[in-house]
Amino acid sequence: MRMHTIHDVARLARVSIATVSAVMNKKGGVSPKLTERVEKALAALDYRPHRLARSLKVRRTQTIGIVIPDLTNIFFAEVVRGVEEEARGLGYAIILCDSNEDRSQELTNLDTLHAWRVDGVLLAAADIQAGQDRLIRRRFPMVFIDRIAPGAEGPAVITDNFDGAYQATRHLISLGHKRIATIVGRLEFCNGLDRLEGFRKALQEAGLPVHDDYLKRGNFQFESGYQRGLELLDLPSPPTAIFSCSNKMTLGLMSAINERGVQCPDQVSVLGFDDFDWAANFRPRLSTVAQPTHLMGQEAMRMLIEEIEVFEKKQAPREKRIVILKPELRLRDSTAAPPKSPA
Amino acid sequence: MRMHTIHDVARLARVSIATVSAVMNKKGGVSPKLTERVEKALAALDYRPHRLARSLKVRRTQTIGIVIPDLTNIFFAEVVRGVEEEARGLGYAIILCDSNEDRSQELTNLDTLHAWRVDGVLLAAADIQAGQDRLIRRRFPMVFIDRIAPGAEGPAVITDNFDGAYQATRHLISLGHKRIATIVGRLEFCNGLDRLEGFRKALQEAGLPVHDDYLKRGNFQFESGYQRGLELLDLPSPPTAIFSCSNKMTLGLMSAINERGVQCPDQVSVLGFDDFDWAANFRPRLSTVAQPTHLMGQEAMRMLIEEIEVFEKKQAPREKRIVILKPELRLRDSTAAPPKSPA
DNA sequence: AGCCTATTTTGAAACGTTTCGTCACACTCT
DNA sequence: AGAGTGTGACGAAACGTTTCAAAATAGGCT
Repeated sequence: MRMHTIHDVARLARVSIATVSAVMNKKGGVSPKLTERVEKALAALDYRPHRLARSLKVRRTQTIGIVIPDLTNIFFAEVVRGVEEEARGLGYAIILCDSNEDRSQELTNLDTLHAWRVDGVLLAAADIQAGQDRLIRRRFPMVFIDRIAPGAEGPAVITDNFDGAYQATRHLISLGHKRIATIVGRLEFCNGLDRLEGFRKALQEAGLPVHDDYLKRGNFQFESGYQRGLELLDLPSPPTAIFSCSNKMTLGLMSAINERGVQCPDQVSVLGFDDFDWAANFRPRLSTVAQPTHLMGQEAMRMLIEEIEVFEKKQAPREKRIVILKPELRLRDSTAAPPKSPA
Repeated sequence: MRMHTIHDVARLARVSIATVSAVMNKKGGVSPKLTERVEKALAALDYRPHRLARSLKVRRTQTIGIVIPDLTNIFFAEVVRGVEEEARGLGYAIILCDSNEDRSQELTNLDTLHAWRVDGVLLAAADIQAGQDRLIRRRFPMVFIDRIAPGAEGPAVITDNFDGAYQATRHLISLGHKRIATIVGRLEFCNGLDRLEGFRKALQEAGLPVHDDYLKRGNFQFESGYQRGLELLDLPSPPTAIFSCSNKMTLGLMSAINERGVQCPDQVSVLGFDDFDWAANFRPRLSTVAQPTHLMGQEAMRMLIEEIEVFEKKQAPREKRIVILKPELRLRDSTAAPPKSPA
């Protein structure tokens, strides 16, 4: 059961392989007579060109790689959806890798992608330094998604994390909360840091202190939300509102709240970064800062295509290489005015 | 900035490319002296072999494709995780495609995968017939995941859907429910059909009638869970328990329940197929039938490897080509005894 | 020393495409 | 009739590997 090659087609159509190639790629300059013969042969053999061979020759795979830290995080899944959709339209295939929030797996993935000579890669970094180094040294077209190192200048598409956190916190303040806590994410990334800064800014503007006990450091994962949440609730003077910086931490926090039997939003308001299906359909329906995930994927893909073209033509890189998307505050039932008497 | 090839390495080490190839692939039969020279050169150039070229020659890509109907469904995301993990261990890369529950996209994806000459594919079908035809005709190593056509014999790994539904329904019955409804999924798949059959069996054994009004047909998606849920709740004599056949439909159902202001589990119990993070952390904490997603991915990958080997050696296919995984009932707060007085 | 064998090393031919330069052919024009 | 000019078809050389058969070297024996 050998697979058919272009030679088989050529033989059947009684032409040269060059001719077959020409009609397949619609190069023109082939007489109608031969064109028809070739097309018949193509169909008769149900011939599919061998992309490996083609790519080897043309030095282009029409494939991009994307590596994300956690496929089971709906945020990234939605981003990937956006990427896929855009890629399909542009005729690109995508290879998806999950780095599992692990530096060495991320590196391995990047190497694999490189070995396959993908045309470019989209990276939501698990370890900011690693990817940066690896790709920049190899001069690979790439764009960062969601997470970049603070102050990094590389091509990237991210959310306006500062603004999202700022809006969220202001809303909490406007509800009358004075004791507002936050569980922040990994601060080595801009999304962790900017969210903290937005939170701080809002508090300062309102003349509210940023109490050390109310500033808990997590790592974006469920467990840290749960633990830090417990700590917060067990404080002698617990906060009346908590701003959680990622969907998984929010979930952990809710779990802690349930466990301690405190009522949300009656005793404590919760506002989380990242929106998701489930957030809107359980009690309490969660208030969130929604990131435009789908759009982020699309924008990133478009940007990567540009990067690839710049790279191939060896042009100078463009100017504006970072796009910042606006998040949206979605208010539901987990935020309310603070309880009258101190809890 | 050209990339280095094996020729560059050979030149630098003053050996032939055959020798370089031999040391890279640890073929043996290369003197220590040359081995060292080659290794130095390899390192000096930071050389990475070109997998396209290699694969073209050896007729093996060490890559498998996986196409799933919906990446944003946590169920599939978890399965993919399992696949990835197993694949990594076995030295396989994976290309992930999302068919978006769409027949033509599924076909396109399958074609792309074929064009890349992946060694095999894992398919969670959006359209059972399409994938079946395409792959079987092309004689491609493949294993189905989660969804197969009823009565299909191809290699596959699935959950024991009948048993899961049976256990779930029996539990509802044991709580004292008499008016039990179900929202089923797409019946052209075994997982849709078997769940219905399990439900039926449990009811029949208990001598309970299967009322037509209580048997709603959905399509696994959110919207159908929501609509059918509304219909159920608006019945003159609504059910006191509902068995929902997929996570997204369960979510839709909960949304309908919230909208109608009925209390769960006080007025209506809910038990859903598929478990997920969120299910355990909102109120009411959902009772579910959990599928072993991770394991499913791992098993599928292992099975595919076997299929690939069988295929390459042109052996006769093995006997037992379908593995059935046991689901697990996870009882939480959304199931309780029926209300005393008819709602 | 000469011959035979065992071990390293290498040249060259694939793998299945694309593409470039050349060739053959049919026209048109002087 | 012969030269010039397109146009359509093709042969062959890549792309970067692996691999096989053949060449080169080293070693052991009479």
